[in-house]
Amino acid sequence: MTRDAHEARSRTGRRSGDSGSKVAILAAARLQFAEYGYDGTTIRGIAAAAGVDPALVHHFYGTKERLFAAATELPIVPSEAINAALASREPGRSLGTHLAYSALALWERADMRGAFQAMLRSALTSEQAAATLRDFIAEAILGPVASAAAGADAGNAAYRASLVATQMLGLAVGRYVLRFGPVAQASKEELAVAIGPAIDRYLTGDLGQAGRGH
Amino acid sequence: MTRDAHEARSRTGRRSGDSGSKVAILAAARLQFAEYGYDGTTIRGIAAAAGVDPALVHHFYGTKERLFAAATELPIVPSEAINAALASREPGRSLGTHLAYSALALWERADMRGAFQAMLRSALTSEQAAATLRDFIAEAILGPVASAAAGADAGNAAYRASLVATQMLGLAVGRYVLRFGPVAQASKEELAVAIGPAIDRYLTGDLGQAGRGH
DNA sequence: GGATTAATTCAACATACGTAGAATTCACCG
DNA sequence: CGGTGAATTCTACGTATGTTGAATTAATCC
Repeated sequence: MTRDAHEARSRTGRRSGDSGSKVAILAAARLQFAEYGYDGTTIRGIAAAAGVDPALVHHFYGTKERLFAAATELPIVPSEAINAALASREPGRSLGTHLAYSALALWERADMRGAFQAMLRSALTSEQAAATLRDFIAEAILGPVASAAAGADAGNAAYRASLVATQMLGLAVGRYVLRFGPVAQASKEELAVAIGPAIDRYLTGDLGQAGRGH
Repeated sequence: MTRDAHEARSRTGRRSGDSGSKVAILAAARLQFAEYGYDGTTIRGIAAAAGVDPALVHHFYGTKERLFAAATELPIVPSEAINAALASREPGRSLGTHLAYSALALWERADMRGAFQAMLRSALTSEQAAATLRDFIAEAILGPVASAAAGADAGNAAYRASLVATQMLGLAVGRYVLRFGPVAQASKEELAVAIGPAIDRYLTGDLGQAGRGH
């Protein structure tokens, strides 16, 4: 009927070729969850960033929670990565320093950074995300700790691990979330040698005479 | 007109006596900001907890941002508290240990805990709150660091301070926000002696040969 | 090439939120 | 004891959110 313009350009319907929308949505979700946390991220915002209708997000990923789960799914198995890292330690470098460096390197891998930051930022508002982070930390840190402190102070392994976790966590929050100056700008190597010894002490050192020995 | 029940109980209007609503609202706000962060907290939720109409919250505190500012206003001046803490150090106790203990004690003061946790949890979703936290940390930590490392390594004061901040921050997040086991249950004294030496090292120790001297 | 399936958008619903304005009741000052 | 101001609630507006269902178009299979 030549209504309006003579080329009606149907807006709806499937597009020609491979649009890559599903991947684009997941990428946008990673970015936004990392930047704004779970609550601060909106499906509409993700859809807009991916150049797509909000309903399509639903079509692919169902609910927002499932999208979050997909976005924070790590491309590696933490314990394997840690073990691989431990195996590659150069002689002359302490365990703590190596651990700190490996963690920093891991966090900055392009395919990890988004998922990791999303998890970190969301853990602080969503109890569900917090539980996931707790498990992740337990898996990632308790292993090395147990192997390092085995025999020496096995009864305190969990305590030692949690101390290591505070330092690593503080580093991550300070560097990536709060981004305060020097720590955000320093190189991985610089931070590793600065923090490593503290971690070594948590792993195997003397934790004070407060009488926590079993 | 004896419509319905014979006692119409005007719901609106001022109540008799001192209701304490204003204080109740602020207390509820502190609790909820601490528990859910800025975005996760709703004015309606605060009003419900305070047993009050949402509009009353507005009447007293204006906008949500102003309520947040009121709720996170610390009852002390950080730098003064730190200075007071520094002055009370017993001989035989390291600066780092004393600092860690003082911070823990400060965080657990009833009148601080709410405001502090609200700030901490909100800083991770709201950039505005993050900026406030950065300033707070700078004020609270840079002072002691500067005085401790004065002369010895003055050029690196900011770097050293930020390292201290990562450890303190990680401790706070692990203990109060994520609440993972051992660190959440340990006593202040226990944590102080465990973490103190690490902080001492950040303050005045050797940070590695990565060549950051000016 | 017709039927089926997947991709895509539109329009809409049901909630929830922050906020504003008007109305009502009490306290207090003269 | 009359009037001014503060406290309190009700109703409502505008907007944003997660989610759903129907409609439309392209790809794919037989």
